[in-house]
Amino acid sequence: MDHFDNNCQQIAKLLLLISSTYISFRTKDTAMIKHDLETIRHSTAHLMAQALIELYPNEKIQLGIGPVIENGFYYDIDTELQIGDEQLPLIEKKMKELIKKKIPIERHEINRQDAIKLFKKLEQPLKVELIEDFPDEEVITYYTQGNFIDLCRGPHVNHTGELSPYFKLLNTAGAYWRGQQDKKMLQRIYAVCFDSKESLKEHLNFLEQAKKRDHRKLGKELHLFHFDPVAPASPFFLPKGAHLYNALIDFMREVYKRYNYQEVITPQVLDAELWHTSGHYEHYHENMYFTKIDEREFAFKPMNCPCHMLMFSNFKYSYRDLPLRYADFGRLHRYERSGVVSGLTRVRTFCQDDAHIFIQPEKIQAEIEQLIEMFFICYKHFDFQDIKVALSTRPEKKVGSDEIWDNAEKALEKALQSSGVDFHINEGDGAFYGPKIDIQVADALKRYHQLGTIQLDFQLPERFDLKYTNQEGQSVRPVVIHRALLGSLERFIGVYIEHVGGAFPFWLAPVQAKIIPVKNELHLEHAAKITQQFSKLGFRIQLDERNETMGLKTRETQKAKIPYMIVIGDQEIEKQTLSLRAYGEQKTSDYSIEETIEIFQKLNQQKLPQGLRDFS
RNA sequence: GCUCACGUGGCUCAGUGGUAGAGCACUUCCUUGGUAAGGAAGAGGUCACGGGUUCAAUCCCCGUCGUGAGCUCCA
Repeated sequence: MDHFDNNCQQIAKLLLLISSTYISFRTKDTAMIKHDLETIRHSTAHLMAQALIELYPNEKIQLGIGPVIENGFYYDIDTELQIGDEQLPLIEKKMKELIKKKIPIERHEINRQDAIKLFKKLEQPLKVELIEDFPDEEVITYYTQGNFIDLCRGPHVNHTGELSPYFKLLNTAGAYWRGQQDKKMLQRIYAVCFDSKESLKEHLNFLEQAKKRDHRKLGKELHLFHFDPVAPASPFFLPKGAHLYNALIDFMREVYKRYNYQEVITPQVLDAELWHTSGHYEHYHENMYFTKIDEREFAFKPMNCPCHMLMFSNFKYSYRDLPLRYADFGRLHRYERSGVVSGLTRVRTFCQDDAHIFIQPEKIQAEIEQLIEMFFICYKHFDFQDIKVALSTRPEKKVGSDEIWDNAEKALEKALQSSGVDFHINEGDGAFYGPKIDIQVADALKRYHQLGTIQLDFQLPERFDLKYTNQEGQSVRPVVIHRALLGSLERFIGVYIEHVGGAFPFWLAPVQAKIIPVKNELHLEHAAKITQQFSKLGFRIQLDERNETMGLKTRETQKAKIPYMIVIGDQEIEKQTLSLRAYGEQKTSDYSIEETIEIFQKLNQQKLPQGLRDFS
């Protein structure tokens, strides 16, 4: 211990020397300008730990790790004390007090053995565990601020007065120690931290906006879907939600026509034997629903692939038939563990815009190029402008020869390059059965969501012994490409609701326009005629014939985010016009009925992206 | 699955150890209205479910189910 004390003093002296020669530049508002945000966040994590210990001196608080994350930091701690949302303001207050005290933060170096002794003495077993994993000769650094000591690599600010008061403790949650399921669950406190009042405000505002757009909230408000405990994590689509669902399928069908896909329909419940053949029984058993009937074990399909493999193996195909593209909107069931399900984004029953492409190995690149084109056209159509592409290559555990993988990875990479898209490579992140391309899109709040995926598969063709006859008359194995563009319709609907904030474009909106007569007894008859005229043209139009005020009807139409509101009164009847007000706008415009039809028809044409309308 | 929180009329949410309240929605009546809430009356709840403690539980305790924030998982 004396060796350690000695060491400590020397470092303290040295630090004093350094800090006294350090000229700090301060502006009036920002005390922390000389440090980068990451350092500030990191030091603020320590500050939070110090605040906790000072706030609850009689509690045993064992510190885990407190790293910097996007927008802030967290700290994992182990304590009997239950830290809930009520405690967060108290901790914040304590932290701000400590900032005002300008407590010096000092760096110390120490050898591993002494570090273990020190943190044992401090009764910080989690820290001891961390140090014990360091190599023997490693020089350990720790920091002191007042009576608080924390193991840390640094760097940190010089004293707590340099820290930003623009932080907020957000919430608490459980987290496994060292991220391992078999280890103890610690309490984690999440916080955001910025270097200016404006940035913090902006971020909190962002969180509020995100909350407003939450698809679960909008889904209820706009009568799109609901959930019921009788079917956990399984959405019930109400008429308006079902419209979106079907409209997306219609959309994909139009896309498929232009890219030579053929739609198939396959069974829902299939003999367990099939899932043994496919390998799902061994590897995916935990996530499958089973049922027994006539002493035979069946499973609900969690994926369509095995069905398509059967379909392929039922015929003898020539290379001339390839690529063969089977699309399937079959309903899938996956038993997701209770803690992982959420809204529409992770559910237990869903539908993918799924397709499997059976292809000659040498044709992979061309097919991928076409897929990339199709994906980009479609994502942009839904106004996802920011698209991230990742190529995931072979993992350690894999099937198939290195030669196959080399060719496949090269084909994917070449296809991405020739398509001119930016992409990054996730080394070793591919599925064991083949490399894949994952596509993420940013929504209106710049949050990224994974939608589509393109996966090569060398495994299933093997397991199902798929063959086609090549030009030389030999029987050879095709490669299978799994691909989904929207991903699951449920998830896509969830993401898209948040992207557009529930205000769908005209072509997709469940109700495209609402007709409001000014005075029912004078105008209802005419309004009903107009409604019928538009309905007969296929527009989704609703007549509001309730005896309510215009104010109320206007308010409800706006709240329902219906693209157009059409008011009909004396003036309109006399001039044979319609008063149109677009969603989100204050002003109204008068159009003749014919002009309105033209406007609506034009808007409906946006159903298909330009790139596909002109497709030859 | 794990940790924590939550579950009160269709929706959003108050509330209390002595079996419940508001606003919106709903029904009826009045109002005949020109672009974000006209007025009145009425109906509607085993306070998620099952146990326990108590003279008495919607409230306290335990369990189950569901939901949320995370963690872990994601062929």
